[in-house]
Amino acid sequence: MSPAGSETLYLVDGSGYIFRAYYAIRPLSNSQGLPTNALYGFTTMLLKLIKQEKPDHLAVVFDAGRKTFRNDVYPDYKANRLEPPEDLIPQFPYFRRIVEALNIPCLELQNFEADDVIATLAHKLEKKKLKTVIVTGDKDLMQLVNDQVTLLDTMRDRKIGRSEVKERFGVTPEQVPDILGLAGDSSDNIPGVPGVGEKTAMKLIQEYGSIESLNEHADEIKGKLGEKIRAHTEKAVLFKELTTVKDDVPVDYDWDNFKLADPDPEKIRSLFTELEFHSLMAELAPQKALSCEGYQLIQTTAALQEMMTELEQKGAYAIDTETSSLDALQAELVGIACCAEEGKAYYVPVAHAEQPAGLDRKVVCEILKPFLARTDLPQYGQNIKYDFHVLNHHGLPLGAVAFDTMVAAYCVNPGGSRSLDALSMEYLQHKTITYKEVVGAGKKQISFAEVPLDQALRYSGEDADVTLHLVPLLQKKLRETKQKELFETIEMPLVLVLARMEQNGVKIDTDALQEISKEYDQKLKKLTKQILEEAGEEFNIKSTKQLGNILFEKMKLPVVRRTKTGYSTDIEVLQTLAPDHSIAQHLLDYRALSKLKSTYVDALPKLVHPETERIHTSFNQAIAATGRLSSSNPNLQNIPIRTEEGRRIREAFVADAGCILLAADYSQIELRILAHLSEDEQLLSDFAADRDVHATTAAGLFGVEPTAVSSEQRSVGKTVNFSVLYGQSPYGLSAQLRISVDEAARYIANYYKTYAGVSAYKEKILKQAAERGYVETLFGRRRYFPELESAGPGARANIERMAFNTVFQGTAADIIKRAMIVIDQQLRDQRLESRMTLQVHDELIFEVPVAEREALGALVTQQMESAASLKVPLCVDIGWGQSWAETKS
DNA sequence: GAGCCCGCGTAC
DNA sequence: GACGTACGCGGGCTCG
Repeated sequence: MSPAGSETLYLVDGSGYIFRAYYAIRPLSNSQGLPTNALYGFTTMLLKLIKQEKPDHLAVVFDAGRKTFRNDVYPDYKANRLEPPEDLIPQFPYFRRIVEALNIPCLELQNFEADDVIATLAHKLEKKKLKTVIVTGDKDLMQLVNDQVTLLDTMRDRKIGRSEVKERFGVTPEQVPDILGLAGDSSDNIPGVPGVGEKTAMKLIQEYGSIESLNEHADEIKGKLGEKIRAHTEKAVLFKELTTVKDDVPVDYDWDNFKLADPDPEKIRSLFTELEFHSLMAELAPQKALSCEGYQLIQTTAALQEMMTELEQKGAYAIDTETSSLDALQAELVGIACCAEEGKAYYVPVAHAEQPAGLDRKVVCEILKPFLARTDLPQYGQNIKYDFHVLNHHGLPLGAVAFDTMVAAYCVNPGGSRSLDALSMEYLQHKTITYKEVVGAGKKQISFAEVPLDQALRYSGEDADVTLHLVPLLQKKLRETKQKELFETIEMPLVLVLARMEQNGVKIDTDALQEISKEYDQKLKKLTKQILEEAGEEFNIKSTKQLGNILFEKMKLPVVRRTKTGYSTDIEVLQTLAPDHSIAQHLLDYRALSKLKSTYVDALPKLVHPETERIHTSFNQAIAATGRLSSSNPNLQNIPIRTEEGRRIREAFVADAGCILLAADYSQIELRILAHLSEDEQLLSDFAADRDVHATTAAGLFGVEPTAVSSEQRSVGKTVNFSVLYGQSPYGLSAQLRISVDEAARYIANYYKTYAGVSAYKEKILKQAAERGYVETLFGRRRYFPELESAGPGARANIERMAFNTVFQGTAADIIKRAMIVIDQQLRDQRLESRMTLQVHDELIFEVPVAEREALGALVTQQMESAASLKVPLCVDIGWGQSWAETKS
């Protein structure tokens, strides 16, 4: 037995809802640039309906396609309908998914409108004495109203029954099509009878009852009105037919199916995560708390043994270390968490303040060492390179690093976030305990060793647990996004290659840097004095704000350019001012020296590792959106080279005793990739013949013979070549070359004329980017640009530059990564003592024992050149030296 | 005082 | 403002 109220079906006119939602909600979009306002409005409207009306049975009906049987009868039917607004179109595919995620039945029928489906269902239910509430704002449907069927206009919060129809049209619901047929319905492009509006139609139908009967009595009507009616008798009947909804279309229904159920949490999560409907998600699909009840604190060696047995049985485990420092190579191991079964994490304290009496640190390491070194038990981690370093440093090498969730998430989408917290939210809908919550912040912050063991277990166990949960989900996502191969053949193998490079480190001549520092100090003092004298007052030269005031207000120098917040005082501005104002030249000199001093000369010695006496950078594998690596603490990928002073800093990067440095860099790798991908004939043949490409470009630009290109012209050719890879505009190029915008535009046009293949290729890439929402490198790495679709012209050009450039930057990154993996493997296989130490995007640096010099030169060149087989050769230049500077001479 | 943004400048 | 990808310095602002 069902309660009386449950015998009502609410039928929502979905298409009507969509448009009302679109216009009711201001423009919104998610971070990917997908407009979401109509989706948000649609969802909240549905939820509000459910909350307020508490329907027991509910379904949403959509129109299917644009053409229906009515168009066969009357081609102009709804022909006045405009294309939907541009920012509504990309939202269409999601409405159905929302309805499905809410677990509401969704109906549509090809060739029929939603109205017909609604009418048919209402009609069928009527016969079963069941009630229908039609949720719509459309007056057409008023014709369906009867004792069992009412309309609900949620926007105006109005219920419409017989009396309301009478009020509106002065007729019975059944006569509504007669009114609409006569008066017309502009929204459906039905003209009606000319000269007859709603008022007249009401009068006529009240008098004659229907269009048919009106036609029979048409002769009785006088004047113009009578003429018009007589002239349009047939049309009026047709229009009535068009506005009459069909209540006998072939639609099945299953009453029980309409019973309102709870939303599907999985679908809600994945959909609302994508749409970024966070508050709605919290409401509909509350977080799944990962329970820490099954976590176990290891306090005895016996328990430790049991843990290992358990991990072994499960065959793979996630691992997470807790330490005293963010610096992996200096961090002290405090504890280790492992997890091989979801919900069942272990925490092994290693060096806690309240270290369990039964668990001696040394013994723990002895027991764990052979276990962690096993090559048959895959190990998972979040940024596992860090754990690898920490454990290695404590004599605990990891033997089977198999999956890094951070690296996997980076492959899935280099634009997304990759912190464990974020991944946990995204994939598990679980908010993790934050590190801060455990150790505190600011002055109150404690070392992890001070954290009480129960809290350490909860925090660290959770990280291992979350990591384990993530692995299969990320594996699935890698497959779905076709990144599995990239992940398995490039990114995962690279993790430990980078770890070894970091561990190798580079040797620095700190004495030399100290000398330079002293020298710069002197020079800076002198320059400071001069500048302050010229300024006529004391101020902080390093403050752009104060400097701007001095230069442009006190000294009244011409303002060249402004920044968002004030006067620009950058190099270009100062160079512009330098010829006429000595202070500008002094500032240029000051800037150059203080930059070198603060960023390199003084900073580098501070980062020398106390034990190894070398500098160990961090190579970040999951930062750059193009697939490049980045380097930090310190950044060794931006050590100066272009100026003479800068080169002195490279002199301080030296080889260890008995060794020599090898620098191997790809020659023009991005241009060669451009040649390969675009298959531009000119570029292909230039590289095939090993011609100087910048010179040939210059020859094309200036219309001279390649042999007659001057060095200035070649330099312009080089700049233009780079500008093409970066998608530079004539404005940018003109600024860089200090030429007019017109001239720059001519260069660019000239370039694309000469290299027609490049031009065509660029178009192809941008078209693909727009269609697919992403670009791909030669090895399938993706970068998404979903906002390309909806961007305005300015933003669009910006995104297009990123998209185009990503193909080359990313492919070059893929190639050098492949080379690194193979070279690292060979160095180890061949038991060579040479060490790979640095990567600078297109360059690899090795520290080579003198005895291995010949072998290594050949090995590195060979492997780098064969890391990809392109339609043009890959060429590597190598240089040797006692210092990094020397390798370039 | 910590944390963040800005302007700037270094690399490829 | 106008060139893609990074990192990091010093100044200076906000917030507690």
